[in-house]
Parts: sequence; structure tokens; C-alpha cells
Amino acid sequence: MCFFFVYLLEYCHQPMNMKHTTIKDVAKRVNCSISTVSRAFNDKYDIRKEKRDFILSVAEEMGYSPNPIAKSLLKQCTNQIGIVVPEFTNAFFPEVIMGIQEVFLSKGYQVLIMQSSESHQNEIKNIKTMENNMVDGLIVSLSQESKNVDYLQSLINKGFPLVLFNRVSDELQTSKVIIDDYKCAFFATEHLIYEGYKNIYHFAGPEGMKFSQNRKKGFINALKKHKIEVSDNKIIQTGLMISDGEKAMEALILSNNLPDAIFAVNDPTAIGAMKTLKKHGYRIPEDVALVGFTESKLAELIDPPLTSVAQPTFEIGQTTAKLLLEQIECKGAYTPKTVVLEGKLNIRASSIKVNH
Amino acid sequence: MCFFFVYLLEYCHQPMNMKHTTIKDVAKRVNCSISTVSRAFNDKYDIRKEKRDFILSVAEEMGYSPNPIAKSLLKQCTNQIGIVVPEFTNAFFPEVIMGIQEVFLSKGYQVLIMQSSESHQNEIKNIKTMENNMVDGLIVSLSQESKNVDYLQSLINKGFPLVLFNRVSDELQTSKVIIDDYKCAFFATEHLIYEGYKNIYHFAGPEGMKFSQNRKKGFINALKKHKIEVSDNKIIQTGLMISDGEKAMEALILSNNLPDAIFAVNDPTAIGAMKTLKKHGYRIPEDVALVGFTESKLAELIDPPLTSVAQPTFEIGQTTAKLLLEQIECKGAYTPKTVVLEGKLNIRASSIKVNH
DNA sequence: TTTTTTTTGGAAAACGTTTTCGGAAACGTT
DNA sequence: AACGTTTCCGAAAACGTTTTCCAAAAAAAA
Repeated sequence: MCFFFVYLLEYCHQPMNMKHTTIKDVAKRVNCSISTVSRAFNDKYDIRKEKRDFILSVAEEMGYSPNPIAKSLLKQCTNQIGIVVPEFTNAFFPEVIMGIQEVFLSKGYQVLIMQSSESHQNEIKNIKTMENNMVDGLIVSLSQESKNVDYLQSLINKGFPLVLFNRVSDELQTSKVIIDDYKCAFFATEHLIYEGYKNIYHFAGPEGMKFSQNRKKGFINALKKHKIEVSDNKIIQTGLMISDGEKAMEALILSNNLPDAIFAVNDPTAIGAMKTLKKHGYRIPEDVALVGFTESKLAELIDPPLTSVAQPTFEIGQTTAKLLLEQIECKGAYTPKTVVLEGKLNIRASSIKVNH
Repeated sequence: MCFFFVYLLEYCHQPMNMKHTTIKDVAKRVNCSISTVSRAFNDKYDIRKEKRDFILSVAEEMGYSPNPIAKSLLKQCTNQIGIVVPEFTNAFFPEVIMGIQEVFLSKGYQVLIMQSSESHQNEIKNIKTMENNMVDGLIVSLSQESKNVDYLQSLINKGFPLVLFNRVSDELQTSKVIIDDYKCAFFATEHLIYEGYKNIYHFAGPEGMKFSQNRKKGFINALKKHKIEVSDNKIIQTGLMISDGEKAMEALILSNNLPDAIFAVNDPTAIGAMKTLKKHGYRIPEDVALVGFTESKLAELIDPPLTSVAQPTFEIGQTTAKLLLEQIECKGAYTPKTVVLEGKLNIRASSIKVNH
């Protein structure tokens, strides 16, 4: 499917000459002890100003900067923090990561990112790698597979700074950042009700996942509040992919049992439903209205634009980072916090009632 | 816009008790010297098999594993490689990164990822951070701003293993992985010609960027090959965003000078054009056909699905990683290679000629 | 038995820092 | 002149490894 050509160029590398200039070199050049150079860099009080400036300028000129690895070894901390996410090909996690980075980079931390590819085994491996590398703290969003959280529990027991976000576990007593799935689902459903839709269905996600459960609960309670009957057939268990939405919609159409609106567990299933509806010649929102969840870039580009709950991804990242930072900085006793952020319902054409 | 609630839980962390077990602890426990423990772990010939196994089992039981930081300091290499990309909120770079990781993780390397956010200054800072951290090699995709590549040049001069991909610089004599923009653009344009379109326009990207130039060249030469006149007004300079495509299309419609097909420099501009066309009631592809570039997830989801050139993202990553690995492993002289991968034209409804 | 060779394992140096400790010089006070 | 402070700076220990060098013990050869 993909050929490739290799061009050989005649240029050849020098043998690797990676001798970093060290503190010793600077000391020798300045004709003082290494302690003094170190003091110059760490801005300690017990060094003359002029000497410090002189050393700094010589060091600058020699291209010296302190080796962070040596520093890590001595200080027993690395100024690095680790992030383990299930994947980052969808926009959600990258955006959260950007929020995390924004906080940490400004504090002089570096951010290591690894992905578990939704595998529990990889997740553990990643976490162990991070731990061996002595990251000062860890941010984790659990993989779909992760039922067993013993390893994370043992980390927490050791007092290792850890914050979970999005995919969290009730079992773990540590700081968490999540979105209020229940409330968002509730409002999204209410929006459909207020628009005047009567026969509203729900595409629920995998039963095992916390957020599926919460969104379903939000859907049900919104209907109940408005005295709309919640019969079992209105809740359809689906997966999380576009294809799952398509399948569910096909089945509905086949059964000749069309709702006038659907609240889907996420954008992909909503989009799947939309594709199938259009294929069969139904109009959106005139025949069936649609609402998704977890705003994707797609939402406003497809036709018609999809109403969806936007998660404050960047803010999730920032908040998570700040919680971890607190935990790292207050060495010792720390009280875990759970921060619940709220999403925002972006109302677009796919769910607006059209006057006949 | 987003409220949040903070729940305080009563559980409190133990004071951080991060004392890793060290080689000394194991030595003491086994009642031998640390050299011997080290030998056990490094499987050196000068240790009795039974002793080695015994030490290993005790170490296992104590939860000991060698501290990679101490090892790095001594060995002067870290088994880490660094990646610097302009961004990772679009799918392209994450997918490439996955390809890179696949290769390196299996070789026992770790992968550090940083993003320059399209800023030259950040890029340099990231690279320096990586260098200070003594990564064994570096993979870089240049930011839009990066005109000055002196710093990278100095790295190359030092013999530091470096591979560029996607956003490369002709000035730098190092291994590169790119896609054949010229050829892909040529074929994409030819596809429109073969479909029977006569009046084909091109939305060209920013003039400064290499890939814009190559894609434009491909477009022009395809027209020339088929003896179609290439007048200047057929090539419209645009940006790279959806909004740029919209603006360009609005202008075209206003000038009452509609082509029957457009080859756009990338998917976003093509999508912008599509939105504007639809807004004005034009049909795609009946009135205007569209072809994009750099397959985005959107391409097959929008209506009509967009013909686009798919880049072999995962393969780009794998190839890049392999080139870097070669360079790291052959310490000393190394001949840089440039690998040119080919994209694949995914033909969809937006460019198929409809029989009238 | 003595000598030589091989196997095994310990002591110590090295990697590049920071920091504690103490000493010398400079200065001020009596 | 004698003493106490302060300021400045060097020596050395420490972080956790690997590896070189050397010595002891064991095995083999004489």
C-alpha cells in the first residue's frame, strides 16, 4: 500500500562527542572550587555578588548548565511528573494534557506522557516505569480494562502523589477530577423536553462504565421530573463507536418504532445514528432530534451541527495538575479532594424544534 | 462558565515514605557486597549461578529494582528518546507518535513527548530540556515559525542522533521521513481530471511552507501534463484553517467565477469551502467537486464524504523510530537517510463525477 | 605437595551534583 | 592587642549504580 524510496546522502556524522561541560570544568576555568560554582548557580547567600556574576558569565560562555540527572540522584526527586492515559488519538486526552502541561511547565516540571492503549497490563507497566524513573507525581486516567486497582492502592499507601481524572475508581482514596455526568445528562435531556419532544430515547454506553451509568441516571431522572414515562424500551444499550450508533439506529428503524428525539451517550454514537437516519431519508431534527455528549470537533461540522455537552478539557487538565502540585508540595499529610467540573450544553441545529 | 464543587474527604495520606530499597539494602540482607548484587542483575559471568538466583529472588521479594537515574548518571545514557512536535490535538501527530512508541517501547526505550505549540522559542526550550535530560536521541517535527535551525545544526555537529519528520528543513543534514507531497498532489489533481472536470482550482497553503510549495507544484504539473491551461487566477493563496477555506470560497462565489472542482491544500480548507458552498445552495460534487489532503477523521463523516490524501501516519512513526534507532546503535559514523513515504488517495463522493 | 590457573567476590573509583562542616580572612568592638 | 562576628569559600560526604582492579579461594596441573 505504501512504497518508499531511500536516498543516501554522502554526509557522515562525526563520532558522537557528547562530553557535556561539567561543573568541574567551570571550576577549573574560574579557578575556584566546585562548591563555589554550585553556590553561584543556586544563588546561595554565601557567595560574593561579583564572584557569582563572574562565574555565571563564564559558565554561560562555556555552555554549561547543571546536569539534572545528577541533581535528581542527589535530591531524590526529578522535577518530572508522569501522565498515563488510555489513548491520545482523540482530541479529549491531548487537550487535557495541554492543560496539565500549562501548569507544570510554568513551575519548572517536565511532563512525561505514556498511553496504556486501554490495556490494564500496559497501564501497570507504564506506572512502574514512571515510578522507577522517580517522577515526583502521577496523573492517571484508568483504562477500560482496569478493574483491579491494587497497584495504585499500594502507591497511595506509600504516600506517592497521585491524581486521577475522567476515568476514576471509587475504591481509591486520592484526589480526582471528574465531570458531573449526571447533571449534564439531566440538562441535556431537559433541553429536549423543553424543546417539546415527547418520545425521547437514550443510547446508553457500556453498562460497566461509571459515566454510562451516571448519564443514564441523568436521563431517567429528567424524564421522571417532567412526568414522562420511562419504559425500558426507551433505553438502548450500545457501545461507544460510530458503528454502534448505526447499528442501534438501524434496529430502531427496522422495528418501525421511531422516537422523536435521542440523547446519545457520546458524540460518535449520535453521529452513527445521524448517518443512518439520513441514509433512510429521515430529516434531523424534524423527524428525529439528536443530542450527543463530549463535544468533539465533529459536532459543529457535521450536517446538521450536533447539540452536545462540551467538557472543559483544558480546565480539567489545569485542575488535575494543581491538585497534584498541592500534593507534591505539601510533603506529608494531605487530604484528597474530588473536584467536579461542569460541562456545558452547546445547543445546535440537531435538537432545535422546528415549527411546522 | 464552569462551576465546581470540592468535596473534602477525611482520609489523610501517610507522610511520604518514598525510601526506595537500594542495592545496599539487598546486599546487606543477602550478606554480600553491592558489587555482587550488581553482578547478579547484570548477569555477569563472574558470579555463581545459584548465588545469582538467590540474590535475584531476595531482591524480588524486597521489591528492589535498580535505580535508572543512578544508572543514567554512570552510563551517560538514559534509554530515553525525546519527541518534539508542534501540537498534538489533531490526530496526525498522535498517530505518528504511536508508531514511534511501538518501535521504541519494544526495545526498552522510553519516550518523552513535548510540544512546541508552533513556537520556535518553545521548540528550542524543549530540545534543550531533552538534551539536559540526556535523551539518547531526538525526533523533531519543526514548528511553523522555525526558520532558524542553528541549534539543531549544532546538535548534529556534535553527533547527536536526530531524525526529523513531516516538518523538515533542507538545510539540516540528518535523517528525515517525509511524504511525497508533490506526487500525491499530482495524483489527486489527475483524479479530478480523469473524472472529467475541466476548470480546476487550487487552494494553496502558506507560501513559506515546504509542503504548500510541493503540493502546488504537483497541481500545476498535473494540469500541464494534460494540456490544461494553468492561469494564475486558478491558484488561490489561503491559510490552513477552516475559516481560510470559507473566506476563499466566499470570494470566489462573489466574483461569480465558479470552478467545477477544487484541490485544496488540506482537509480544513476543503471543509471550509464545502460549508460555504452548501450555505449558498451549491451541490457537491455536482456544482463543485472537492479534494482535500491529509486525511482527517472528518473526511469520511461529513456530507458528502471528502476525497482526501491519507498519510501513513503509523508507518511514518515506525520509520522515523527505526532510523533513529539505527543512528543510536551505530555509535560513530552514520549516513543520514531520507525516507519518502507515499500517501494514498481515498476517493469519496465529493469528487466523483455524477452523470447528468 | 607445590605451582599455576580459574573462578568468585570485595573495595573503591567514577558519574555530576548539592550541602554540611569548618577554616580563613576581614572587620568591628573592647 | 585581644577577642568576637561576619563573610566567603574549600574539602568532603552523599545520592545509587557499574566496573575495574585486585585478592582469596578453589580447582587443575605439575
